[in-house]
Order: sequence, then structure tokens, then C-alpha cells
Amino acid sequence: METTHPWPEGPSTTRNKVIKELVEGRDFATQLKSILHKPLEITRDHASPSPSPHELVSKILRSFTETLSVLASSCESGEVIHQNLAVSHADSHCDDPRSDDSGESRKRPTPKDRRGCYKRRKTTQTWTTVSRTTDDDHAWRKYGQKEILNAKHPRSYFRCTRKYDQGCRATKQVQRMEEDPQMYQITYIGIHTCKDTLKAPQIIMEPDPWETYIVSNPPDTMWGNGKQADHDQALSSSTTPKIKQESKEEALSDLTDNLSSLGTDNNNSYLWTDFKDFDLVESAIMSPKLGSDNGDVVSTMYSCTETASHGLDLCHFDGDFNFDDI
DNA sequence: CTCATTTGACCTTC
DNA sequence: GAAGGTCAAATGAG
Repeated sequence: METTHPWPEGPSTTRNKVIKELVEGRDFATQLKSILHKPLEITRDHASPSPSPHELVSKILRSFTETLSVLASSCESGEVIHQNLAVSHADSHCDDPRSDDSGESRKRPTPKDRRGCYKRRKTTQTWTTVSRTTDDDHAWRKYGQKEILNAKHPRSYFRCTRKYDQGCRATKQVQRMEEDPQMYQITYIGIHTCKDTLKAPQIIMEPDPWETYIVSNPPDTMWGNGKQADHDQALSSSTTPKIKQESKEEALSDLTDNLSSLGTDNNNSYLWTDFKDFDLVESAIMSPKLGSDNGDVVSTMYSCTETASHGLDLCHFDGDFNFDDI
């Protein structure tokens, strides 16, 4: 991983804020870790001033969210965050077909008119998860389904429902796995730029089992409501707001990338030490044994790939994931 | 009536 | 030309 300079011209406040948020997140994660190591004490000791796991998770998520916001705004303001975050060249005037539909009939334009109106987003970041549920924290709208060569099951195509009102470009592809038809391979393409993602911390406080959502959801997006959905229905109906992982996932990817270049001192190395531990804890939590009482346990294997030519090769978010490996 | 899904056609990429 | 990705009219559900 090469180290470029994500903060081109000394936006030190941005940098500091990102660092601050991450350090906070780390502290909360550390607290959470200690709580997880002795959960009984927590449940017993109600007078304890230490925050509950839910609170900690919320804080951690807030920290990430803040960081993401800063990074996103940095991007928009012209700063380049090294990775090609959705710098899709498909972003053109044709992107919103309804915006220029000035009262004219919605008939299909002639083929010539539509030429070049969409492109495969080769340069957007993609990552894949394997899950029993297609749920996540965003509302998706299915826009297509396609039989895939050598695949037993068709692939479903979803876009963010905010595509038109907020210009969110996130899409995902869902394909049932051949080996295990109960599992879905979900490929996320592009970042959610809609606001939905960031309201999540309010949802997380729902009184649902801690285990449930940590098992059902990616480790970095524990703000889902843990709601289980019928799998087939999940494929055919994508209307319910679901657990989200995109931005977080990317954030981690981005941040790990960027953090390596954030400082020239050694301070950053410790930054991830606890995250590695946290990852271990979480992979333990995510083990099917612990969540086996939940019929919809998700064994999740993450991988994020960048399809751009200069991309990250591959980073796995399974139990063996190690930030130092990046 | 509004919004989501279905599905065949169209488009891009390889 | 084949395969995969997207569009949008038709249709259905709430």
C-alpha cells in the first residue's frame, strides 16, 4: 500500500478531527472490549458508571460516522483521499434520466440519444459480502434481474432508493450462491452519498439483543436493528430500511489506507492495536456457535476490492483480517 | 394515487 | 457476438 498524502495542502483541522474521532473510537472500542471480556460484571453492576455496550457501540459508530463525514466533505471540497471513492466516470448529465425529462413523454429516447448514458462503473469501489440475509441499513430498489452464465440463480440488481432525490449512486448486486442457496453473495458498488447512512446511531439503541446485530451485521455497522427477513422476500422486496455497511466498510478500507500516511511518527501504529483486538473479539462473536440460537445467523465473509486498475488488491474482513496486513 | 417490482429491450464491455 | 449491466413500460401492491 503506497502512502500518498491524503491531506494535500495542510488541512490540518480536518486531519486532526479525523485523528481525534478515530482515537475516540478506539477508546470506546477498548472499553467495549473490556466489557465483553467480563460481561457478567456489567450486567450485575448497575451502579457502575461505565457505559453499556449499546452506548459504546453507538459512540464508536458516531466516531466513524463523524470521520466519514469529514472525509466525505474533504473529498467534495476537492481533497483527494487517495482512493478512488466513487469517482465514477459514469457521472454525467445522463445520470438522472428524469431530471432532463422536461415534461416530454417518457418514451424511450432513440438508441442514439441513450448512447453513452451509462457506463459500467469500473472505477468505483466494490466489495463483496456473503450473507444469509440481503438486509442492510439502506432502502434499495430493485431495477433489474439477469440470468448469469454458469450460474444457477439469477442476479438481482438494486440501486439506492435515494438515487434520484439525493443522487446516491450506491448499487448492489445480489446473487444466491450455488453451493448454499441460503446464502447470498452481495456485491456493493459505490458509496452511499445519501443522508440515510448517517442517521443510524439513533436506531442502534433499539432494545434488541446485542448479539443479534453484531452477528447479523458487519462489525463496523452495528447499527442495524437486527431484524430478520425472509430470505426469498429479501430478494424480491428490498423496501425495508436495512443495516448498512457500505460507507463504513469503505471507511475502514480508506482509513486504514489513509492512516498509514496520516503521520510520520509511530503514533498511528498503536491506533490500530486495539482494533485488531476488537476484531478478534468480534470474530468470536460472529462465530456461528455464539449466535446459534438465532435462526438467521449470518456467517459473513467480507472482502472489499477495488476494481480500479490501481486498486487495493483485496482485503478480507473475515476473522483473520489484520489491519497490519494492509 | 404512489411507489416498488417485473421483465424485455437496449447499451457497454470484452 | 456474447455476457453483463441498466433502462423504462407495464403491472401490481398498499
